[in-house]
Amino acid sequence: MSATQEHGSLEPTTLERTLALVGDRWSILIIRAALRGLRRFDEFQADLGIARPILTARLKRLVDGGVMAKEPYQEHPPRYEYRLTPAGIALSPALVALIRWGEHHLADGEADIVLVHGPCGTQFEQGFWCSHCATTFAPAAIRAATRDRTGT
Amino acid sequence: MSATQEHGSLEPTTLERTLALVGDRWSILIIRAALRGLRRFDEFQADLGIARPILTARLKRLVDGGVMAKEPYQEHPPRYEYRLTPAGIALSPALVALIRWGEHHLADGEADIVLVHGPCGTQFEQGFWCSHCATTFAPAAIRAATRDRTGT
DNA sequence: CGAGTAAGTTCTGAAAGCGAACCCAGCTCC
DNA sequence: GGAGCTGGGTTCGCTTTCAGAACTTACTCG
Repeated sequence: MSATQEHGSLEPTTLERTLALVGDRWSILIIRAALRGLRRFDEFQADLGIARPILTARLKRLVDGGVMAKEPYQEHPPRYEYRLTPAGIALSPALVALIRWGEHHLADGEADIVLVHGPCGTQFEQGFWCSHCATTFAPAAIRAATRDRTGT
Repeated sequence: MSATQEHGSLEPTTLERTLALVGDRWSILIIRAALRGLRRFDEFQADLGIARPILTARLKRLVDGGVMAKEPYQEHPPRYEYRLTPAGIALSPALVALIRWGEHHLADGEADIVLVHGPCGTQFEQGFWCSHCATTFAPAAIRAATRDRTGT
């Protein structure tokens, strides 16, 4: 978070800020673990094999960024748990996209976990939906429209 | 890429490998820049403000990972350009998901770039589509089914 | 009262990131 | 035909981050 928006370029980007929050090797994994139901410090630590100081730092950053919330789950020995906020849960499409990409382009056909539609158990598609055209479409049909300037 | 899958846990995960490839602050930005049309070393460097050695390393990793391809675009002074492979382009849903998340949860309503459906110019939805149920659904309906073991 | 558990912090050393400067090949201009 | 520019890097030294192990604190349990 030092000097990434000072290079005379067009973007103080939202994406950059997003990546500053979750764009490291652990944050995404922590979020996935949280989606899988993990809540407590030691659970994350044991499951991910992350170094404790790093976990502390990541959880704090995620909490500060509004992705997770730290809540006491008991008081007598004060203990806290970390849960995803709605904003954190809203990251799942990104998670899913990354997982699915890995399944397709990195896995050897033996993906560890496959994502399925809960109700029916079928593997699903991830797509873009245009409510105006009432159609789904592929990434190729996406255009980046700049709001305040013309970007390429 | 040292010892991340040795922690007795359930996953030598595809996601981890995906993140090892693109899970840093720059790779995703490089890919976005490439999607925006940038091709050459100096273009990436100037646009992103990334340190040159890091850019060299990232491009190499992306090329090794099959996300980008290095191709000569002229010979007399040998010059190369970096282009996304189909696998790289296939990362766009993930990019899009991250960008959109940032727009919703970080931006102050003044997102730098908004993504729209090319043909009609409308901002679109990103969703999950179950071809079995012929329906779209929210992240909450996603379940992770393990192929070879019971997860959680 | 000693062991155990949960959630961290502190300490140390290794690795990665960074900016600035340098390098080299070929071209271009004077 | 040499001086300097351009593209694509590499080298250097410094700073930040990561990683692992040990220590701490506060409470519970036997």
